[in-house]
Amino acid sequence: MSTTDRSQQVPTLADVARHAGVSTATVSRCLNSPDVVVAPTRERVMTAVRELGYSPNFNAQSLAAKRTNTVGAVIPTMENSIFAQGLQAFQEELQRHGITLLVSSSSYQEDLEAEQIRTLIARGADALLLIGHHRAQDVFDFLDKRSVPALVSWAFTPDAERVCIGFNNAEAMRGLAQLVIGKGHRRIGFISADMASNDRARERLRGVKDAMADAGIGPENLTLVETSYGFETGGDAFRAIMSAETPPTVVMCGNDVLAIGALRAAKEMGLRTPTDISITGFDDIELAMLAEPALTTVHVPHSEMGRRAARMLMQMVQGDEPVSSLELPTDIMVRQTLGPPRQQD
Amino acid sequence: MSTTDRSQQVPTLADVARHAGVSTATVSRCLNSPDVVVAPTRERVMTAVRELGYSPNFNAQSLAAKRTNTVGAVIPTMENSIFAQGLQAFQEELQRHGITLLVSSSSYQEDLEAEQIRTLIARGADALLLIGHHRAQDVFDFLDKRSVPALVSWAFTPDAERVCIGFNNAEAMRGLAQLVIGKGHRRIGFISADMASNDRARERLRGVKDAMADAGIGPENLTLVETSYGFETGGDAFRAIMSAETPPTVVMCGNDVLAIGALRAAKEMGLRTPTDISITGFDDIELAMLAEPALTTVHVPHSEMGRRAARMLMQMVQGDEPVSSLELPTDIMVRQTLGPPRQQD
DNA sequence: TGCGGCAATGTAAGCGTTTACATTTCAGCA
DNA sequence: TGCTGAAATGTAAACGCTTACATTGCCGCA
Repeated sequence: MSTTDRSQQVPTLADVARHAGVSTATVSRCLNSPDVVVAPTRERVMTAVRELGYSPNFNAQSLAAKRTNTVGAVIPTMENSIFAQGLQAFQEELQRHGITLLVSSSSYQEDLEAEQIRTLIARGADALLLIGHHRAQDVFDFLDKRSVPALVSWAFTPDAERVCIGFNNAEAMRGLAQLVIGKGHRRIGFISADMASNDRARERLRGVKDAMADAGIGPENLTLVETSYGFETGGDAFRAIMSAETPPTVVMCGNDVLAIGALRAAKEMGLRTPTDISITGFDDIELAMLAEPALTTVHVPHSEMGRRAARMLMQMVQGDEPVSSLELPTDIMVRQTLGPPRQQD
Repeated sequence: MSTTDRSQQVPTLADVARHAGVSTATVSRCLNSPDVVVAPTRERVMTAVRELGYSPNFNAQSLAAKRTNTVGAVIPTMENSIFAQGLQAFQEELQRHGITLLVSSSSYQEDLEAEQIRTLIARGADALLLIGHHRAQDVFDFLDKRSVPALVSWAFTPDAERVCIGFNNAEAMRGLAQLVIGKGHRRIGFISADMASNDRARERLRGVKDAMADAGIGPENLTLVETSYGFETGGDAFRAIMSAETPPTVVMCGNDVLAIGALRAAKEMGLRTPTDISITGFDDIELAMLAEPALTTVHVPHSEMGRRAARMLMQMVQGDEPVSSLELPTDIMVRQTLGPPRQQD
């Protein structure tokens, strides 16, 4: 370490400038647009940077440049591998471009989400990644007023007002339901996650209903249970559905966690899957493949979605050209929990 | 949706001051130490704040006040529910105190981690949450030089230089190994995660070795395979271990993911667990209980750890009194994958 | 030789806060 | 009534950067 009492101080741009015998502007330029500075100067500056162990102060940078190189994400929960995986890819892609990610989780609570969005904006997030469409209008108004680009993810809806990225939850589930119906099932149980503030859950249910309608199966053949997220709750819901006088021959679930819970409950009830009862999921979490029997479900490209979302958001911040929504394909993973109904009705 | 219009300016402190007919200093005081401003003035100011929808610019605040109300965390990966769950609790606790969390993940790469630590510091993190002890010395030096408090988590080592929170990985695994040995096992296989830059993995292995030594079992009875994190790799490692001429009667794994992989491989090989082979894990991820048979493993209090870590870190930032390391207890979850060895040697 | 023009660098004005320090006000007291 | 000093508020200097604009120096061409 060099001289004087400032040895404990964090070096600033001015220190580097002094050290290299140039102005602060030149140092700044070396760091931000190196090509505009002639080579010898640049080298002198970079040496000084190295010698002092300088690294720029982000807050000052953001304040001066009026952009923060920060994007925020509000996700329902980190505990859930569904979001974690996508978020990981999202973060990696951002990082590759020198952008940091601010994360908060709303625990699936709408008002908490609104609050966190505001916090993120106050912190200067250049843009926001949001999960799903459902959100109070004034939150969107706020974003517009501040002209902060926001990308709705994990959901693609063809006619959405907001630019979004994801898959068509309704269509994906509809595809699976068609397969289910194709196997001969006519009485269908459906375990859904809470739908109140969750448009993805609503859409998935709609997919099933659509498929049933297409096949001419009346809505009275659908047994619906709505429950909160979890293995336990999925199991409970399954038991509730199966306790009916004429239980369905298949139980479709709004997500894999519920489905695994159902699968487990089935086993405990002595029902063989898929001989006695068919069960399906949605998301294709790692566990789906590992379950026994392996779960038939809808595969969602989480990492791909995270990566793409990052790129779209960066484009939106750039603001050069309008960014349009992107639909990602889903696949039906045919595994072992879906079979024909036990006996013919 | 990328309108960069200036008509929608974000209100600043000065705007509020003008609106309320006071100086910026008074507004600032109203917001930060209300008691020093006389009531009528304060009310006038607060009204103005509300009317304009003012919220302070975080970057300016940090720059001026030299503190950011931000802490950073660098975790190996978000995809892994082990960290996700702890991180969730960590974030919730911080949020409760008005502190935001900056997350990045290093993908288990040491140099990437170092880089991210630097970035977080540049962003002005008041403190850092780190996972595990292993880290290049110059990273710690850097932190010290900047006098940024850092808390090592997910690992408690009695004589550690750094303040840390977590459990004693070696002791926990040793306890499990004692149980294993108590069942009569003498030939032990161990599947470890990469140990090069992972002190937790190294400690866990040490726990097994210690227990063996205590029981007078020579190290030649330990078959060790080191592999990267994943179900697949766990399965492969298991196959490798079991292909030996005299395979072990139990395979202990450094974490649950490896263990589940092993369990699956065992099934594929036609080995019954625990009749033909015993398998154990570490972490007690949700999947451990769901596996079939349910995995015997070490339970770690993730959420508790996250919450406590947040509190400790805030104390460290405060700097009033020295903070001392905290050891959290672990439990052995006795489930169904551990039994006595198949037959006597 | 002189001059236009361009490339390289410097100067200094912000960015939106916080906070020492200065100023004003006013109650209390001799 | 005039002082004193504490309480309330104002003034303005940081904080560490970016960037518009000014300056300098140099090359090439007529």
